[in-house]
Amino acid sequence: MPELPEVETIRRDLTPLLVGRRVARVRIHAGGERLAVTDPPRTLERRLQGRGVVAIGRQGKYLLLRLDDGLTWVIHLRMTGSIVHALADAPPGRFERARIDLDDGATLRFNDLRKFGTWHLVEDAAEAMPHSGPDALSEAFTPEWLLSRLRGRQTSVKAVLLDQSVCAGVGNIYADEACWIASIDPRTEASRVGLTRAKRLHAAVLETLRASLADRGSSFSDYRDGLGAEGLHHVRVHVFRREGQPCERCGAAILKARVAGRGTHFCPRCQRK
DNA sequence: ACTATGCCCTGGGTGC
DNA sequence: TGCACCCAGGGCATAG
Repeated sequence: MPELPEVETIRRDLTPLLVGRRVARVRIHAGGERLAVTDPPRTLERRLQGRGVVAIGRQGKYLLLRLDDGLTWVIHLRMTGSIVHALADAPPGRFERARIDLDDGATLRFNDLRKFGTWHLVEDAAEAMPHSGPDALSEAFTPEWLLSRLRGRQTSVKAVLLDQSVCAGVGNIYADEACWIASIDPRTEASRVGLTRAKRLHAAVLETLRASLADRGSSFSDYRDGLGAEGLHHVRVHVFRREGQPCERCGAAILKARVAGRGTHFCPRCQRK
């Protein structure tokens, strides 16, 4: 599940390998057609051919490839996608859905077991991510902003954290981790969180994202960085997929429940409502 | 306007 | 061993 730290790691890996390079050819394989959102696959391949990559940006979980014709190639990996830089003769993986040949002879392989990943080619990146709010690591994501989005909501704190219009880039792993760091029960009704706890939750979101980024992300299943390697952070999480194991803070067994439609992990003793 | 649910997709795990 | 079933979940559409 590539979330903010994973997508940012990929962005940093690919930037020196891609910026200044040109796309020689793109092939979307049979079975991978759903990737192409803004155009039919053959059209998208043709529109990308010959384009130079000027910069790589990121907004939440979206990767933004700025092209030399002013367009942006917006890539979302969803749950099982990866983009791996590889030699031209490297054999395709079982789940390779598309291949990008670069003008220096290297390639990018787009792998995606579940085929949920998307490519948009747009004038303005916002067209491809109309519901995205401030990136969780941007200056626009403040305790006051978070409080304003918690206030008056009848839903859970977990649901608010997963809302990409609130803090873009946070997904299921880091929502659970942030709640544990802040000692807040993820089932807590959002409107019950005041300024004190909103500040704590805000700091916890930054803390978990930065810690994972320092470890090049978490590889619970399919995540790979821009060179095909796993992240290191999944062994350092506090609660995610640790049900039944003792809480590092109080020793109680970590519980798993369904919150906001997602598997949610928390300590029933020291995370308070 | 807000909230909840189902859909997309496929491999891996579980239970019989 | 084999098979049916369920689960994982980001973002969106739809229903209530």
